[in-house]
Order: sequence, then structure tokens, then C-alpha cells
Amino acid sequence: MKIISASRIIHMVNKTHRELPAPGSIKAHILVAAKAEFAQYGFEGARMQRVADRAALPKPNIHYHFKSKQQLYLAVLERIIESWNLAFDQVSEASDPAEALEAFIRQKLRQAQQDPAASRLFANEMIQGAPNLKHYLNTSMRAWVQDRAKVIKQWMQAGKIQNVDPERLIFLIWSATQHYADFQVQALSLLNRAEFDDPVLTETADFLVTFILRGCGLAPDSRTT
Amino acid sequence: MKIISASRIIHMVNKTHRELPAPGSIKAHILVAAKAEFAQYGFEGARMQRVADRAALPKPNIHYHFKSKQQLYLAVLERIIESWNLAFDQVSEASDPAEALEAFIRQKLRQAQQDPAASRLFANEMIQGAPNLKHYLNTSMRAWVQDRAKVIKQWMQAGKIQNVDPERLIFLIWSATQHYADFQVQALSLLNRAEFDDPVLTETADFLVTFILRGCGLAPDSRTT
DNA sequence: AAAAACCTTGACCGTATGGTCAGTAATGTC
DNA sequence: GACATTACTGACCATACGGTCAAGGTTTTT
Repeated sequence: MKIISASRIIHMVNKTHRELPAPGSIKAHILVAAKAEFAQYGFEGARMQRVADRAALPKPNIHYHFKSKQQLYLAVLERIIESWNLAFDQVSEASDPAEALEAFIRQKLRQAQQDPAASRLFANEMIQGAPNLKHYLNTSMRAWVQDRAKVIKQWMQAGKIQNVDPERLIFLIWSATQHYADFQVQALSLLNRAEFDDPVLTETADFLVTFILRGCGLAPDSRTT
Repeated sequence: MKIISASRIIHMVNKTHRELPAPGSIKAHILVAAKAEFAQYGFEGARMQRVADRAALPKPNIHYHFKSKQQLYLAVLERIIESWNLAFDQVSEASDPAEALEAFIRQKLRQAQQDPAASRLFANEMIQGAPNLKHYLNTSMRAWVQDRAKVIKQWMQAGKIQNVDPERLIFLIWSATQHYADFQVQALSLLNRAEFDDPVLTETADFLVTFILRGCGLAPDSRTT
């Protein structure tokens, strides 16, 4: 894997005629590089020099925009959580369980495919015991899960789906989808595929939707009627 | 979390009367410390000094038994794979699908509870793209999975279980169980529990068994008859 | 066009890192 | 008990690390 990938935009910057890099775009550019580095090596294993190389910038440049490794890491983390929060869908008791669950699974899997680095960085943070996300876990994340859990419980009471522990169901969907990002090499080896492309995504999503819906007592047939 | 945990055995060693630490037991002791360190920080993030502290030994001692960080890491990895291979159960077409799957799920979950460090170290290795396990993934692991997949396919042909992609089913079981080790903080926060103790293990195992068996078209009721 | 603000950079700093080494102690073997 | 072997350790080394700085550009504001 090539780490140093010359960023044309950035290199042209030096040639007096800047491609007007919208305010903050260099910061965004650094954050992308940092996300990849932190995702692969974790906080302690990440190297500021490698972040700089990935961004095709001199190292002090990174420190100009983010005063420390820690602050850079937190900025990356915050950005990920933010983007995940945006994707939090609205589900209510009135929603069709099968449709809602299917949408949730497909969305999570697409996230795993499109930004595996984000998923891996989060995984690293969890593995270390969430030193920087304890608060998030115990507030926003918990609240969100409890909200969905409440809806799932209502579905159960209405007899729309089988009795299942809602929190564990959500956790299972997370694990089953995120694993395709975090353990991508393993998945690809096991499925004998070269990359996590759209066909693999579709097949995987179809499998997961069918399997999990059936686990919830929602036979796929009953959905087409 | 305390990193330095004085090992009584090791400290007594200096007091002329060695507790005859069976040949290789110091190596084993170091490997345990190293496993925890590598699991938490990954290879690049791990520090030899911290391994030494965890083992309550001077750093050069570690280098005496393992000539480099890389070699120590490989020794730990090898040990984990070995222990996982030992746990590879025997399943045949004649086995009862429900029983076999249940045993598999419970065993994997117990592993996650009893040695989360092993699971996390493996996760770190996967996240980095398995630089040291590519070969293992493409040989033993793949062979093992294909073996089980074959049995599952036979079950399907015999109408014993629903049609499901066997490889993806195995991957899902791995993800659903391993996640309780790797994302333990998240799971505990979400379930509002303090630790991953036996009650949590049992509840989780019961949930997973029921859910996954139902996903395979094996209603839990049909098993008691 | 001058001033202010912002951005970029090569050279550098103190410290932490993986690893070494010479010397010492304990143990095994005859 | 002598001697080789194995095990341990304080002090040390070269390098890599996160981070700084002064000097010089570039852009924006007035």
C-alpha cells in the first residue's frame, strides 16, 4: 500500500495560483489523511509524519492546523460521530418493521463500504476501552439506542415482530455490518473476492436483511403480500 | 487501569529460592503481558517498556526471551491461532444443526468473555489488513470455513435448515460473538451493565442462539419436541 | 499600497523508543 | 566443587518521535 499519494491540489498551491481551496478545505484534507492513519494504527501507533505524508504536506503544516496529535485525533473522532449522527434515521411505531430494519441494515452496510476507515477508527477506540468516547456512549448513543428499542418493543407488543431483546438486536446489526469494514480482509478471503465492491455489497445486504428479518420472525415472503 | 501488576512469582525469583518456574513459564508469563499490550494498542502502538512493566520485569529481560518486538508479536499471534485451532469442533452432516450451531455460538462467546485480549489482538490485526495473517486467512481459516460450509450445505439440501449463504452465516456468528469482546465497553454501556460476567454471558448466549437459529429457520420450539 | 492576518516550511529540540552489551547471578552436569 | 549454560539486569546507544520556531510567503482588509 502506497502511503505517500501526492495531492495535486496541494502541490499546485505553491505555484502562486491557488485553486482557491475553500476555507477549511486544507483542514478537511488533513482530517481525511489523519482518519486513515488513525484507523490503521490506532492513536498510539499513528505517526504525525505519516499523516503529513498521506496529506502530501510538510509535518509542521499539520501542527499549524491542529496543535497536537491528541487534538487532531479528537477532531477526526468528532467528525465521524457527527456524520453518523446525521445518518440517524427516524423510525416510529407506525413504521413497517421489515422496511425500517431493512433500511437500517442497508444503510449501515453502505457506510461500512464507503468509509471503512471511519468504522475502523471507531473500532480501535472501542478496543482500547473508549478513552475518548465514554461520555458519548453513555449519553447520545445510549439515548438513541433506547429510543429505537422503545419502538421495537412497541412492535413486539403489537405482535408485529417476535420477542427479542431490542438492545441486543441493534448491537447484532451493528456487529454484522461493521464487521465487513473492520474485518474486510477476512471477509474477502472467506468469500474469495478481491474487493468490497457493489456486487458484494448487494449480496451481503440481501443475506443480512433476509437472515435478520427471519430472526425477528418476519419471513421474507410475508413482506411481498 | 493499573498496568504494573507485580508478579509475586517473578519477584521471588531473585531471592535465591526460585519457585522452579517450569521451563518456559517465564516466556508464557511474558506472552500474557504482551498479549494484553498488543491487544490494547496494536503492534505499532505497543511499547516494549509497557510489556516489561506489565510482566514486572526489566525490559532487557523481554529482549532476552524474544529478540525483537516483531518476534514477540508473532509469538503471541501464533499462540492465539493455535488455541483457536484447538477449539475447532467436529461437525458432520449427521449432527443436529440446532445443537451444532448452538454449541458453536456458546463456545465462541465464552472465548470472547474469557480471553477478550486475544479477540482484540486479532481484531487489530484484521483492521490493519492482516499483514501477518494473510497466509493463515487464505489457508487454514479458509479450509476450515469451507469444511463447515459444506456441512451446512448438506443440511440445507436435506431440508434441515433454511437456505442461507453458509460462509456469511459463519461470518455473522463470528461478528456477533467477537463484538462482545472487542466492543465490550459499548455493549456494557448499551446494556447498562458493569461487567461482562456470567449472567450477561448467559443472557447474550440465549439471545444469540434463539435469534440465529430462527434466522436459519429453526424455531426454538421445534427443538424441544 | 501598506498593514494585518493567515499560511507554509526547513531546521531544530528534548524525550521516548526499540534494541544492545558487558557484567553478574543462578542452575545444571560431571 | 568446577565449569559450562542459562537467566537476569543497569547503563547505554542510535534513531524516531511529537512538537517548536523563526523566517518567509500569500491573501485579505483597509
